Amino acid sequence: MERYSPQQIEKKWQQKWDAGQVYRTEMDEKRPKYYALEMFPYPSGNLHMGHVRNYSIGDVVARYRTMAGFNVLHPMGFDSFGMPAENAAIKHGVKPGDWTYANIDNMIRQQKDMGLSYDWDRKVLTCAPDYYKWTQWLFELFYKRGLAYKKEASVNWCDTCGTVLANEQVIDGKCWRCDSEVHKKDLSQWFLKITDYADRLLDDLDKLPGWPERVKTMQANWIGRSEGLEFNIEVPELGEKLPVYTTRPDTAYGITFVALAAEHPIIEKLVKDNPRAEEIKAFCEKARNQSEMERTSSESEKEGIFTGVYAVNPFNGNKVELWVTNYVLADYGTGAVMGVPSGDQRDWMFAKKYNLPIILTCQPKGVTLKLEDMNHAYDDKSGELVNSGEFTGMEMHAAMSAIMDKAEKEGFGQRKVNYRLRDWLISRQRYWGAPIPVIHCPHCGEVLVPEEELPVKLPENVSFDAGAVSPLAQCEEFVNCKCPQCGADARRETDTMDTFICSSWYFLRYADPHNDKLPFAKDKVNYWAPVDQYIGGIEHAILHLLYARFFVKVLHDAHLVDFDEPFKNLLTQGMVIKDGAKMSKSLGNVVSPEEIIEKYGADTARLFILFAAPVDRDLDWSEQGVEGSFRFLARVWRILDKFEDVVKGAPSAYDPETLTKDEKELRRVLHSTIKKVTEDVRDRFMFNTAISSLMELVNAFYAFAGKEVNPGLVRELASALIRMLAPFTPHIAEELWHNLGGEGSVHAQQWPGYDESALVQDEVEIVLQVNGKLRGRVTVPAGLDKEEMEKAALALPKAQEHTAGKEILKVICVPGKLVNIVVKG
RNA sequence: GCCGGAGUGGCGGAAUUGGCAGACGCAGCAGACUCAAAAUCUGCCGUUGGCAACAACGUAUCGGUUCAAGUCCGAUCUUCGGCACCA
Repeated sequence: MERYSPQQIEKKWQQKWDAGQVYRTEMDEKRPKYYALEMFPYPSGNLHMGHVRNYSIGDVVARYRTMAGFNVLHPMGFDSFGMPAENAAIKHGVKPGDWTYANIDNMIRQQKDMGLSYDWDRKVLTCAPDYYKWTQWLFELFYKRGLAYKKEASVNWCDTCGTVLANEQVIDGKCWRCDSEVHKKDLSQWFLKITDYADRLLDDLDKLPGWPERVKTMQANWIGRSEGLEFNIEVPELGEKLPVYTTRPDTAYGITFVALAAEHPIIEKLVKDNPRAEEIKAFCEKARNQSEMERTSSESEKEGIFTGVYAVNPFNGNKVELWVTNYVLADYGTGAVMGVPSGDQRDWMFAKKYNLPIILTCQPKGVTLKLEDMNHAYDDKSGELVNSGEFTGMEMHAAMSAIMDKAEKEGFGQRKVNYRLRDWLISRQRYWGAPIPVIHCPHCGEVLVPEEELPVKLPENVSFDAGAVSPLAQCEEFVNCKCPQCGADARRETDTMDTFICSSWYFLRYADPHNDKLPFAKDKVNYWAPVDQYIGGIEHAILHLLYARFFVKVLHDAHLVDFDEPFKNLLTQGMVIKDGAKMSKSLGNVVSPEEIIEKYGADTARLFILFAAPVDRDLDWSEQGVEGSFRFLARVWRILDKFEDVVKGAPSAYDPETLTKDEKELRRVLHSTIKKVTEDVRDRFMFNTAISSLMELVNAFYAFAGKEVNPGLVRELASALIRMLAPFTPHIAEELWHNLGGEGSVHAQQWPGYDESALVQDEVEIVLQVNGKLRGRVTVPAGLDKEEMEKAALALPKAQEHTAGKEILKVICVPGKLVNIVVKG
């Protein structure tokens, strides 16, 4: 053999695998299925190291499962609608589609260079008409089920992107994509009713033991369920009942004012015949114009204006002032809040600023609080009630439910659950997305495009030089159409769908990617899905992963799929960083996968990225570390080269009983390595330690270099080593497999099993401790009982030395591990 | 503020159920090979003291439980991420 030269072997095998369609997958009811999936990329044009890491992990999982006997689905596609294609069109005058498809071609080439085991026949492109046809079909399904609606709302608008955004896409008041400030705009927009599924999306997180805790916590926080009481406060002057929501009904006797959001509809009524009307209107105007950042920061100053109108606390009949404020949110709860300064810090600050009265309703048990000594609200969730009528003296939790009972019994309130989660705004005023399949008819109103007319295709000749208006809205031949119901001249909806819709169901399409009758056939989707192992970045913890769960639940309810969670197990990989920072063009610390593969080969790139850190932690890129990984592969190559003739001439079986002591030990290392690698890959996703134990095995093998070894053992070792390397470094494994006379592809081989009896050691080293401190070691026959162990340990000179003249209190024996002598004095 | 991670040599990291802290790799040092270098192979490699045997110390800090703690408990600090005027 020549020396290890990846450039010569990798291309060769990639072509053979491609030609032999090695990774084609078909349904097979006889074998257990396994669906391994990496989050599909946006076709930016080039793979970055984050992709390389993602796909390397996924490829190990898929290849390991294949070897372990599963029928594995391992597909790849592209999330290929979205802004960058349109920006390229505006900037360089290329068509978004041309730009996108060219990028996809390049990225597929790079993915093939990595030697990934995808079934390319199942490739899914969300921008292809035969895909977005079904995205539109699913929109219509949602619409028919009452889960898609258009409404006028105050929405998030990004000027730079020229479109609205979902709440999930606003990060710290800024656009998730371009980082520019987001502001509110009143527009008529399409929403999906994800709030209908809030409870199930929250509760079913418990059905996902295979998800990282932090992702589940993030989703739970985002959904933000809270339980409380909604009750009516009378406003006698207006003859109105004003509903308010609280999670602290136990403090209801401490209401000293009522606060309204500046957008609250009752304000219109309030300002009629109100001497302060102009002032109030001006205040509301000012509050509404505050940026999202200012309004939602807990630091910003709480301001308000008294309306001159009073409200009545239904619990005790107290007459309290009604204020308009800048700190009550219009779209949470009822947009009106009871003000209890003694029990809520915000209300406290507000009351102090405007000199509103404060009534104490709760204090710690056995303590008497005095308002004049307090400098903040008492908002601990424990204590006893005071000044609370019939509830005075009651423990607060008991009081909470008693007070809610009272409100329900007397009919002015009821228990209520509220969510932080809002409906999903899916309209985008952009061109490069799936058109929303709706026609607006002057007579019939909103009409769905008939199913047989789908897809509503994107027109080709549109202009992108426009300002704020969507390119689709300017395309007359797209906009003008006939009403499918009455035939009248009508206008087509020009909004496209959020690309997160396209990615909310792509993993189901892989099960049946060429279906032209349905998004997917039921038997196929139920055979392959749900995804057994999903792998991707933590940045999708809320966005994509929440939306996809929502979609699957709706599809479940529509009887299109039998399962109601899309991803059984989730693995969130860490970032690839360099010099302590995320790789970015502006920092100039980007390492190009293409260059690394060219220089060291794909196997080295994959091995390093899997070895350098546990999968869920950030990984520091190190060129020297890459060198080390390359060295390891070259080392494997050389040792197998040395033993090539031995392996080829070896019998297929041998009797382990005939091995020498050293050979037996080598066999034990081999089998314990198989056990360790199997468990690390299958159960723990600890690829770094799996690889380190393969390195140890190779080190142990090197101790026999140049020596006479049982050929059967060498053959066993070489075969298992190559098969264990196959998921990590598929090319070198395939080459070595063939060099040593292996039949067929190494990737079609069975994963090596281990022999429990080979793991048993004749002798074990046990540790001697005195008072827990390590004092010596002794090698003893395996399987000694406690007394024998104790005897062997006590006989050691070290034991004598450290216990001399001291009283032995007791001796602890851990079989096969250690003896601890406890002494006094 | 609330919620969730993380903190171990010069560096990346290991220690899976409370049982030898630092596996494996990188960097470093030394030896072999070589005219020489590279490559390769072999050995050393937490800190302090000691020629050494060895001893003391050591997993962010302080305290606790235990024969035994990186691991469990309590408090604190640092750091990363999420949510945050959600009533």
